[in-house]
Amino acid sequence: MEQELKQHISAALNSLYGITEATLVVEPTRSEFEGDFTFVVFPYLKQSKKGPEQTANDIGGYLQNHVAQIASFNVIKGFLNLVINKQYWVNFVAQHYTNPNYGFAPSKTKEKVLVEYSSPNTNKPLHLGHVRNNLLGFSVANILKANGYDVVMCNLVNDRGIHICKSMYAWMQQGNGETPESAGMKGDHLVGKYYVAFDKQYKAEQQELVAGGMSAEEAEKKAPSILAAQELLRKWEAGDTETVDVWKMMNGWVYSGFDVSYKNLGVSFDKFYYESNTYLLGKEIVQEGLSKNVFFKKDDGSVWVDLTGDGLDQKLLLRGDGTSVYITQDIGTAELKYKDFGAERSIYVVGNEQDYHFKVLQLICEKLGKSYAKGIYHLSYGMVELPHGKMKSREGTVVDADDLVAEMIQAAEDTTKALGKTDGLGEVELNELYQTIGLGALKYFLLKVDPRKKMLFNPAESIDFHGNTGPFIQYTYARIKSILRNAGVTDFAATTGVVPNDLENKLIQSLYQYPAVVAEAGNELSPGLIANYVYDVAKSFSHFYHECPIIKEEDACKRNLRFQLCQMTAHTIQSAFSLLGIHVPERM
RNA sequence: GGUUUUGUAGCUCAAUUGGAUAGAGCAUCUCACUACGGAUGAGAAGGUUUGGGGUUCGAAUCCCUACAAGACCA
Repeated sequence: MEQELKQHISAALNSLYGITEATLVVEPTRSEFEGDFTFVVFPYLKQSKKGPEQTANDIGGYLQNHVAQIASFNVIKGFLNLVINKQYWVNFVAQHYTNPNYGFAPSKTKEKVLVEYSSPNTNKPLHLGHVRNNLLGFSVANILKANGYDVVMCNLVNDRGIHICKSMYAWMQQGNGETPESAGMKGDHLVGKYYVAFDKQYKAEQQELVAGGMSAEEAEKKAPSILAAQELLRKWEAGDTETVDVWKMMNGWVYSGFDVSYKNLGVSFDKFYYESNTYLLGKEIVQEGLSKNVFFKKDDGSVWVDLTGDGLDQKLLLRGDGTSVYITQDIGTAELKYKDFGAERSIYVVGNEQDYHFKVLQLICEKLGKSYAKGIYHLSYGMVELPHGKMKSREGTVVDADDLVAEMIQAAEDTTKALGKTDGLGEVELNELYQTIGLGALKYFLLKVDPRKKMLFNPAESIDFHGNTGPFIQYTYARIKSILRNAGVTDFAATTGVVPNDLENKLIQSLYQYPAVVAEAGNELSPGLIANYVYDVAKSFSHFYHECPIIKEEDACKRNLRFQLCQMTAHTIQSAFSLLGIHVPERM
């Protein structure tokens, strides 16, 4: 409808004032005014040579004469509010209320997009920050799919480096052969335990050395355990069998732990990459760049790229001893991904602490003449903060992902039991329901915030189930399903001659926005837009539902319109929530 | 120190990308139904959009500046 209106407004401007303007803005009318769409005429006053009211009235008059769907218009200052024929909206609902793909773009382009997310280190379990990352990545991938893209979800596991060697060293020293089975612990938590143990010992050694007269800086470098971990890393790079075996075993524990966490969160991947497989390729590419003089070598043998011309500084690519750094691996991974999938666009869901890193990565790929360089996009999200600031493992303020999910599910169970509306559901169904609600609350809470912004999570206050929350929207869905069950009718197609009332109209307007919101969320890569939108739909429905009888409505055609609205609202909630990775319950 | 991001009600977040009287939820205080599901709805109160300048018909949004917080780079 907006497109048609724009064409006619464009014609009106041309016909009335001789204006040729390509980019018009038509927006939904704000709810406190009468009308469906609003056109702002202020920008055209100079050319129309008339006041705002007069100009708006001229255009409104023209439109009313030329566009059949326009029932009337009103003008407030420079705002032209257009009222669309009610029949148009009734037809709109009738056309779409059974359409399962309403809101989604057809898979037109076959344009491939890679979404890399999660990308954990293998030395400790997932925490709240990873949860935001995982939910964001999964949701963005779904939103892109809904916009017709061919999406590949991948996970780059940082499985090599000093961090895992720290856990390995501590386990070799103190572990006595402990395994996840013998400890009765998830593998990722067990490895995390040794990472903490390493840090504790390392700190103690440093203190001792400092007490013995060494400087803090030197102690940090010379403590026995850090030297041992570095030795392990060298052995690993050299392919030492014993070291590699421990590495494989401990990473294996971590992966089986991650699998459970991912399953609990409901996220998945099409392809895993491992840095242990890509860092060598990265080194090769750096050599290649060196031979092309894109990079340069310093006297100590280290390889650098000069980015001073791009407003950055010089950046290390390979150390003097030939070992790789973070960016070396990322260069390799980017190349490998492109070889595997040939996607021109690659989205990295990574925290905003890496902004600088990704600028550098993109510039390097450009300088190497890689075609995929311009398609590298860092979806930079803000940190999740606790009331006392950032999470710090040393201070024990890390919110563990598995614990968090379990607590949410428990809270959902407690609340559900207190309300006592689930008679007749079996144990399996109940457990599924608690999971649906608990995860719904958590996911909605984390996804409704604009990804770019940092956000605050207060464990003490926990996550609410009232108001602007996942469970409120799930509740709206469950109510609708209940109504449709109770109604017992399957055919409610006939809505001839019905004129929607204000509340119905508002709900219809809200539903009408869905395709535009999906498209915008795809452009902006922002699940938050979907979340805030679907809350608006649920609120419009609740308002409508509170005032308008549905099953009890006596006029069959009016009743049918309301059934259609129920159906379409339920579907839209279910659809929008699926983009957020949230399930909806039939009862709750 | 350099670069960069952010700053909106007591708290957590919005604001259709420069549009109308800056909106929601939580918390506080009222009110509504023997119900098609109260995990609800209606209302009150709460704002100099960090401060100060500028740009224009119009600014939370763009520019400058000060302050504050975070991140990254030595």
